Amino acid sequence: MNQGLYENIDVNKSIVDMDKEILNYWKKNNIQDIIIKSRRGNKNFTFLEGPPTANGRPHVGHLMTRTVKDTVMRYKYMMGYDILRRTGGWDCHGLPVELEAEKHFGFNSKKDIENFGIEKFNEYCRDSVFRYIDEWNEIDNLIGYWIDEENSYVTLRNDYMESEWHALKTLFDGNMLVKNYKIVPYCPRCGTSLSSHEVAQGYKNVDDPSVYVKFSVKGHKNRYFIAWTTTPWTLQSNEFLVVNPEFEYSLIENNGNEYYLLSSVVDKLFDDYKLIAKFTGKDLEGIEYEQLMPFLKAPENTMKVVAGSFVTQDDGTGIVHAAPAFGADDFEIGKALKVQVLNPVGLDGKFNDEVPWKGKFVVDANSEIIGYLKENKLLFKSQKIKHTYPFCYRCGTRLLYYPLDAWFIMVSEIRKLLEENNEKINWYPDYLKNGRFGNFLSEAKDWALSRDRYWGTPLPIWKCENNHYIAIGSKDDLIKYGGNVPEDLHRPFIDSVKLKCPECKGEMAREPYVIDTWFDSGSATYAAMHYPFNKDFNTENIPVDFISEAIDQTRGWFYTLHVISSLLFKRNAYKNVMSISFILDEHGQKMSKSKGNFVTAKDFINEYGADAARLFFFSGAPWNSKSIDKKLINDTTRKVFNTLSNIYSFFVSNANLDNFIYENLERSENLLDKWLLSRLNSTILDVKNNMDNYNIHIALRSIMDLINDFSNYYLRLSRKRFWEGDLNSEKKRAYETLYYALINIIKLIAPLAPFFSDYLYLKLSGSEKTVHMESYPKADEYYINKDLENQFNYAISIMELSRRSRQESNIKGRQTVKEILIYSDMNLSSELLDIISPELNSQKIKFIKENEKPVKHLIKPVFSKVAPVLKSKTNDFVDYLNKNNVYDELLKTDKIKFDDNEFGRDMLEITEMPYENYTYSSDPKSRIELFINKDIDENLKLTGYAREIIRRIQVMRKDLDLGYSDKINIYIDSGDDLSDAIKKFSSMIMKETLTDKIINDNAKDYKYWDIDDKKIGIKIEKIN
RNA sequence: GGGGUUGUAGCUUAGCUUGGUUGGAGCACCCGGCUGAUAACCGGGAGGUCACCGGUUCAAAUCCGGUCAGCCCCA
Repeated sequence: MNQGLYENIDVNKSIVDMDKEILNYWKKNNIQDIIIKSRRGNKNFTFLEGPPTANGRPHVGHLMTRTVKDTVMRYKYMMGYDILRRTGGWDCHGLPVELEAEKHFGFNSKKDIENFGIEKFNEYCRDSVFRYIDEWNEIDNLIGYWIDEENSYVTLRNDYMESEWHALKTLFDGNMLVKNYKIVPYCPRCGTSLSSHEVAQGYKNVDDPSVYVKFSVKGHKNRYFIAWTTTPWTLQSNEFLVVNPEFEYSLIENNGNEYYLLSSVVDKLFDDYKLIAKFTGKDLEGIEYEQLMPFLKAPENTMKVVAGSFVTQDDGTGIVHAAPAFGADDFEIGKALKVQVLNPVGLDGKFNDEVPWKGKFVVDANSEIIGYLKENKLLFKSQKIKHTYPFCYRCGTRLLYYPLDAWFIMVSEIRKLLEENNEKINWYPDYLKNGRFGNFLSEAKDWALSRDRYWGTPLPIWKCENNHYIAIGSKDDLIKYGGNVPEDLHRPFIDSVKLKCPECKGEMAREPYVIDTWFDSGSATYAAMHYPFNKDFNTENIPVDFISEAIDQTRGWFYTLHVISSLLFKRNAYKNVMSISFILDEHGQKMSKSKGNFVTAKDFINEYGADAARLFFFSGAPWNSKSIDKKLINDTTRKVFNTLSNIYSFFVSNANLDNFIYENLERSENLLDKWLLSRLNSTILDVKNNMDNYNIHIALRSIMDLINDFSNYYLRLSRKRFWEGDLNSEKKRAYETLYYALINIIKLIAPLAPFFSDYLYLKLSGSEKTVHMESYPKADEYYINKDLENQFNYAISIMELSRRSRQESNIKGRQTVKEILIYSDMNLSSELLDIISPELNSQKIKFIKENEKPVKHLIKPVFSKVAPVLKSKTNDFVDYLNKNNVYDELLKTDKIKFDDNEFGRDMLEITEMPYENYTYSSDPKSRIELFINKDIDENLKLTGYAREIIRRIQVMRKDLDLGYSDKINIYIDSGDDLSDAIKKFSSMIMKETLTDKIINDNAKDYKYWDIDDKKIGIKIEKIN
């Protein structure tokens, strides 16, 4: 507890400086360690860091995800949890890393790498992975990200890979990891397949041939199917034509030939034709045709029409040429019909000698192939088309969809389990669950795991000459099967490990692949803990409680974690997941290095400060993208930090004068105190609820609302309580309430603004620890009084109406008025009225009934309703209403009688006209009407002047930098009106301004002021 | 091409689940006021086809269908 006075703060201190001061304090005092130790053994909250690759620099987006994670963890700490697995993690393998290395060495092909040596190549990769790790760590440090960097998991470590091996062996043994011959996107230059997200990076717009080809129907001379393709080089491998069974096709006749094609495109291809018949796609199924080109021997059961729902109406003729060697859909058809694949193209992307265009790169053979078709009258039409096509995103080579041997994880077989497990996950935002993520699960594809590359976790599968396969699940397994354990499990060392086949005793060599790096990161749930070799960890700790990353991880890391956990443990990997959107530049543009609008994390923090950055990230839902908005950042900062600083500063300067030191919160009977405590506790309830549900941005908003009420209403209305009299119990209660509310707000906002909150906390509490050691505030329902909060809202409305009225009539707030009349459904307690009456500044405040309003009521008939009844007497009625006071009658009986008729309110239009000497304003929401009597008599006028004079003197005191308790003498030079005011209210003036004597003298250096166009000279003098 | 999401004032946004008086804030702008915690604050003004079209309904920013645009994911 504080021994002496509270320490003042410099309210103008920059938030960046404050950050630094606190950061040093934390470091110096090992605050992080102390907190972690203090929570050890408590109930658990498990976290998992998504591993970035540290070979790029951290940017604002990384800053944001880390902020979210840190805020959640700080909150959980304050809720008393022991947070498990709060370590960092680094993703180390993969093609992007190899790319950097190739670029560095100037390599162009796998051959270059192999000539150079895999060992040296991988060594470079290993080093380059951590190129920017210092900057990452620095950023984490700067934003106060309390993560355990020392124990970070690293996917390139033997332990980590060994766990993956164990998992892969489990899958292999369960027939879930299988070798398959499949169509994969393949770069003929790099000699490897690419993952789908790699492919997505390389789409380009290109001009390609667009050819319509005639397939001759068997047994019908001059009858053809017209098929369309943009890849003529695949035509010699055609084995099927595919139609959509749902669509309508036509058979037409033109120039003596007959053609089948989609009905809806007939008019596009033919000007003049005769319709012969119409069919559904289903009708066409099974029709056989002649092989288009005779170079490759047609396998059995091919050259016929089959059905496929993937055929669309958008391009072509609704008849798709299928070459199982070069298309995923095509391949599936071939596989379903168990036919042999026709593939005359080598791994280098060039034709072999089975076809006339041997040795040519496939795309370069297009024109030759089109020429052949023309010659043989198989071409219907040929043109060019612009479309997008994938290229290798690193070397620019056109990708081929190519059939290759690859190892697949049979994800499609557990789709149902994936969906069931997804049901158990809380998604933030929730629409991802059944949207982007759920949709992806429902059509989960088999995972092409193997990569024909160098820098990655080696696929732990060995094969002997007799095609027996085994999977290795640990280092021990290597020995068990007659091998040795290399010091480094990476290639090339692992490649030289030969095993002995348990079946035929032959020598086994490793399948030469590494695995997709996404399997690495997706294994973090267990591999980071070296499961199952580490006996201290078991799968009971899966799922983890919380993960959060950027939105692009929805089908990346979130997906691979989910798939792997479902495969291995049959359960979900995480319970709560928050997807975070992107930070855009100030113009709402996506940041990118090439555009030059890329903002690094470091620059951002240095400019705004960590806490300001943090609040900015929560200025809207984290899952909506937001633009960097300098004004918004500064505004939020000011609103929160400046206001709290000022509240603190107010407290300190007064408490120190009164020698007040907080001990505990005694029960206060003061209405303002009760209100603030009610507001505080309601807010705590609300904030906690939102924090528990990961609605951090909503929690922030309600804290900001509270801060606003605290400063603008509680403090403003309470000020007099702190300034008057000795430290009596009433004043003590005020201090206690102020202190209590302030320190609780600081705790509430601590997870969101850890630096600033600790800065104030340390000064306010005198503690030598940190706010982050504290328990998060718990609402005390005893203090919550919704009725009182409503009353205050009502009172606030009255204050606002009064201000509005004064403004409209040009009556200053400092001018006391004679009377304020308030008409409303609610009643203000006299206690509350006392509290706001200084703001209203009126001699008399009265709540009135409807018939007491200072208004004339003008009553007119609603002509559309009254005229049909009264007809020619309508105007007499108008006269009657004008000349008689019928309003009282209406109030009493709710109707007006006239000439044997009765008219209710619905037939009358009532307008209220305030009397000339009253202002009028109303608030439709609270349904309050407020009237101010504008008559200002001489006495009131003089009071007003007196107050104006007091205000000028106060300003002068401040300009002279006088202390709160310094006494002064005043010299005045003024005209009659103001002199009268000074005479009449001298005691008030003297009391308010701590004046001993008012001297009417000819002093020099007067400062002259204008009050209501009247001049007054004032000089003040400090008494020593 | 498919899926998802967003679209509210010049800017940042709340409200949409569960339809209901006149769509609520903040910033910036203009006018006025207050100020011994205040580089702060308060009041007022101006600023909205709630992206567009259609439907359901007594009533639509809100529900339904479609269109457009941005963004994301996938092909």
